Amino acid sequence: MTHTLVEYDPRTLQEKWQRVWEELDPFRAGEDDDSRPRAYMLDMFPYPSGDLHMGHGEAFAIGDVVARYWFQRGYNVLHPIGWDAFGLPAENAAIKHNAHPADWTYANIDTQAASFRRYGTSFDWSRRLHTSDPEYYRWQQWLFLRFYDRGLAYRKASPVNWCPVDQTVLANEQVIAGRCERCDAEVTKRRLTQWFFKITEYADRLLEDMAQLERRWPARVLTMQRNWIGRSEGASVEFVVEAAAGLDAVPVTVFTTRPDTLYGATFFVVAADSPLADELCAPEQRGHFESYLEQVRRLSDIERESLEREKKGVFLGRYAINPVNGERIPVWAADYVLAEYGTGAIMAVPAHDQRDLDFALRYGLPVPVVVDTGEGDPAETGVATAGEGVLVNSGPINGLPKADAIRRITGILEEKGLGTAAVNYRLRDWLLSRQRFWGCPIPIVHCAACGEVPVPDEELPVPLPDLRGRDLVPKGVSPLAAAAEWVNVDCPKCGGPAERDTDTMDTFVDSSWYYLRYCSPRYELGPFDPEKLRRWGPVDQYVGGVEHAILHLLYSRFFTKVLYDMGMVSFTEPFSRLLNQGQVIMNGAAMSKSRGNMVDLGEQIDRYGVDAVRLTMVFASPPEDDIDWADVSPGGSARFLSRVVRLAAEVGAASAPGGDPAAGDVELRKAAHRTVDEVTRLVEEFRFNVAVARTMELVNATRRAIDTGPGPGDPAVREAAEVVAVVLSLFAPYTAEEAWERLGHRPTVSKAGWPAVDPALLVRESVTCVVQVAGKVRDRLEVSPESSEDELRELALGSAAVQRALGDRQVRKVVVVPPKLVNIVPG
RNA sequence: GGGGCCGUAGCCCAACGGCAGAGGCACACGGUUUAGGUCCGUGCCAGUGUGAGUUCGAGUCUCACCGGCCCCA
Repeated sequence: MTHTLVEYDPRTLQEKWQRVWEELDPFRAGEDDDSRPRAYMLDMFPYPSGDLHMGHGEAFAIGDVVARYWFQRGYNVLHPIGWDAFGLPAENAAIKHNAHPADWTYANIDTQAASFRRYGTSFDWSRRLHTSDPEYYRWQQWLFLRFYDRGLAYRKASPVNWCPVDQTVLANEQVIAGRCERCDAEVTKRRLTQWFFKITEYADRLLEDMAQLERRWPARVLTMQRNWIGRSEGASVEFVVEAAAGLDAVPVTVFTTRPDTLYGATFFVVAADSPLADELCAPEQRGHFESYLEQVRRLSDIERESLEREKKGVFLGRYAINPVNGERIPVWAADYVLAEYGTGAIMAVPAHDQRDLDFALRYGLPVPVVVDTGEGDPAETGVATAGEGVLVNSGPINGLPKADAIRRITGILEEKGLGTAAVNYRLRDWLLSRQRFWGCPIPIVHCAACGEVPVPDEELPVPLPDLRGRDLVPKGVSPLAAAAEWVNVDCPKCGGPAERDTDTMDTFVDSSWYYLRYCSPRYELGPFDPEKLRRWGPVDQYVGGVEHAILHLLYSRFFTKVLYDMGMVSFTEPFSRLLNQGQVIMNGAAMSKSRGNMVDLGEQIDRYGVDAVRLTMVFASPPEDDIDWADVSPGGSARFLSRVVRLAAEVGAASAPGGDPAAGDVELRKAAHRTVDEVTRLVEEFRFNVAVARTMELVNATRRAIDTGPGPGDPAVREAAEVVAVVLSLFAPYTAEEAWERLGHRPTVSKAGWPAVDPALLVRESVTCVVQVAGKVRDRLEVSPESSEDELRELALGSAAVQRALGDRQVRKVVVVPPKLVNIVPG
């Protein structure tokens, strides 16, 4: 046999075809004169932490299938790559090795870029960008200033998570059970003046525009975003805290979703760490309050909001007046109300809110019922009743059901000027300052005379100073503050002495607009060329992990809307479609060094070859499911690919391109055309695992045709082999290229074009009709696909097997589904 | 506590409400081969987590329960 003549050596193939692809550069996006329809495929760009890992392997294999399919379908495809290159790990590495964060970052980027090239991803390398390049962050600073101009970037004092060991603020996600995720120190709260983006101003549009994404984004991502934004309707109500012992009366507005329960408010709670608590505290309670506050600062928000934890608080020695009935209710400071949520103060209605009830029972506060829901008394059961019911003990709204009561009481509050209908959001403004070095500097100068002064556009970028090693050790303020030469500047406005803002931006800012920059990555007149963006935007297909379901995707949507309002982009949603791939796990658990179950992508590639690894990634399961690497078989994929090359070699040796397939074996032709038809649909539905299975079937059928059918020289065999090569170019580009060459074609198979389907070859001349009696299969008939209902009924009733099964029973009903099925229902 | 997703052979996964099996892994056997971690072929195994319901017909639709995962509390 000839098969021993073909050695499948992935390493040789990879080296051979990488050189050819470098030469041909087949995936460069077309220029302005390109008349093909355009398509924009984007993978979430990687963070350069060492080399690519298994997760990258899966995500980029999936994205590449989509991009390569579009190439084959004749689209002008934009499929760029870049790096999310700022971030803390580089800074830590720089401190450890007494180096510059850029050293570590760009070395890793080079490593990953080389790995991507080996992985055969169909990128347009000419558009590569790194967010840490001054050419990139220059325009980020420019965008920041436009946000600033519009009042969407502002500074305010706010309590933030503070790690006393690392001496820096932490994002909420970096606080695990009250401890720093990196050094395990207990995280405290600190009040700092920080920069924010006013994303809350866009809360409603972020919600409303999700209508555009329905059925195009995974439903769970949309749900998560809705929950995160957390819109709730209710009322703002003004309570007045009475004057006391040398302290003035203070009006305090609270938000409530249940204004109908106002008559049931028996105490008033302010967040312990809010300035309001400090302001309200009566002198005689000061000592208790301060020691309590110290405890509260140790808790994370997640712990504070938890229902399970016992709620604690301290009386502030003041009373608030309930505006609807004039009752005096005590004011407490507590930890279960968050300073940043709403106004940081609530009216507590213990009978109808579980958290308020827990608190009331702990401190012996009254629990009057104002909504009769027919359930037990919360004061006795310990269970708050939040459901539907009729109002009681509530003056003018007595007897009304909940919804009517809410409307009525809101109207009364508005008439009397005590409150108003209001909407509240769980979403908070985006805290973007970081006391870190390796990020985009905030282009603001602080002048004693002029205050905040934006750096003039023509002076951008504000570059990072050259700090390295020990300069970067955390000291409680941004490392930039120690760079005196950099910090001290003349005020752009008055020319007097001034200082640069020393914080850098959250790296989520970097990733909020990179997809726009790809359209014109070298543009020097703005963040992007509006003409190019009009041509390419928005992203047609975005691929990445579900871990970015909220933050990155929400921030990017926010940026797009702001830029839309500025007239800079013409669309309001950046990513028309989203696919979340699953994770690659090992033995049922996420890979981690501590578990010792890491699988290295490079090692897998060394052992099985790029194509076998890529094929395994897409064949293992539907893209959104996790892949347990212990369950799959890259070795099996490699064997399949070697069979493909051998098949192509045999066919290439027996015939040359350009024959007439119509002269070939018709059964194989039908199989090939059916395969293309099905694979087309499957790829468009992201059902890559099934598409690969169909391709395997065709390979098997072609093998049989060679060995026991019309032989390798048959034109249908060639046609099938060519279909296999083109289809496989989506999944296993090296093998496909080699097969294409062995079939006698010039490179590159990636531009061969998607095979056309001949509809005549999809028609079957006979189909199997299943005949059931009472739902059980009793006979099978070979019939024409055009058989009529009557014909099939006659045929079925005439079947000997059917008659046997029927016995002497009468036929009550015959269900016919032409041409596949007849079900005879006996009486 | 609320919401959502998922349970099909030893394993990963297919199956417009219509014959439960496409593909692969593993295993066994036969053939090819000097050899086999090659190739070709054959075989093997579940009645779809459990229990009801709708239907001529349910893996698929409905409800409850069990188990697992995710999000929000």
